[in-house]
Amino acid sequence: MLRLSTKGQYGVRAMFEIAKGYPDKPIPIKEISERQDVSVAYLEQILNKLRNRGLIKSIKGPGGGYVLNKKPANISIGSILRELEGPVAITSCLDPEEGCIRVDGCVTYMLWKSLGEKIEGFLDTVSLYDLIEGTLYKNSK
Amino acid sequence: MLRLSTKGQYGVRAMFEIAKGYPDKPIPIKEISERQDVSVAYLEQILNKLRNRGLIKSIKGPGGGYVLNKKPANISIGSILRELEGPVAITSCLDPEEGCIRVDGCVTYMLWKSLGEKIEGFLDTVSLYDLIEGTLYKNSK
DNA sequence: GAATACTCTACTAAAGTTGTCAAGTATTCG
DNA sequence: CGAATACTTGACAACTTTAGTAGAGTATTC
Ligand code: FES
Ligand code: FES
Repeated sequence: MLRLSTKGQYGVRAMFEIAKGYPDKPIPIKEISERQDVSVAYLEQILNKLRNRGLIKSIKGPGGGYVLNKKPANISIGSILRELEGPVAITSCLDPEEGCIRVDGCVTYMLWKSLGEKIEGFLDTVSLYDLIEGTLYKNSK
Repeated sequence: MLRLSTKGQYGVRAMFEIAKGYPDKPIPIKEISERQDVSVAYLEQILNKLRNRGLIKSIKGPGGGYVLNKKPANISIGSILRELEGPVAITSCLDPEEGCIRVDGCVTYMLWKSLGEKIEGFLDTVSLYDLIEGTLYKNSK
């Protein structure tokens, strides 16, 4: 249960590769593709979205590629996933675009809301920098 | 992102109704259907699974219905969802039935693993009793 | 034996996921 | 200039999952 789509997963892994080139080495899409085993065509979709949302910028021509718009420590995993897949919404009732009519009498509303907040809280504390440094292995984050 | 299926949601809400009858008042499926706005036919599928997994038992005939097999405080939301939807598996790599070949070099493995553990940890500390008492509103659980 | 209530399997329409493909634009460098 | 590199965009399709419906059957009570 609670599966994350491949788009989100690949997005994080692609951002990790781009982060390694920060701040002055643009990473071409082909290199990301090879290092992370994801097709170039699929990555194009993902990186396009991330670029339109302002997380990365692109440089065309030979020597070009993608570069982060902020430093790795300031880009959280949560922010990447939100751009690609929208906010965490355990149920449609918690989705800002959907909402719920029977929320008043519903015993589970608070349950899913709390869970969602726990998840976002976690994803927002982990950054690309943590991924590069392997912080997750070392402390209790 | 990270949507829970309706099966899981309805399952928890159905268990909540059954819990209210614990320990000696069987709740018929029709009553659950009315109180939670879920069709009888769909609930049948869900309750059947929960019965086969041993969370509830059923009593046939007039006056019959469903009864919890354990007291509400001993049934966690996590245990309900696991029976209906399998264990939390943010990515296929974390799914016991799938697994991953490139886990060794993968920077995100620990990330998804940690997130999954956080989620299960939360879901396992909240019980049907908490839902009935509204504990979620009161403390920091 | 009629009414109540659970049991089980099959099936399907809609939605979402996971990509591929093709044609185009911009930049660099010799 | 012109060739190579690299990003841009939109369409599209196979596949899987979800969210239910339907219907025929079994068990129990009174
Ligand atoms: S049904 Fe919408 S909050 Fe529970
Ligand atoms: S690809 Fe399987 S763990 Fe990252």
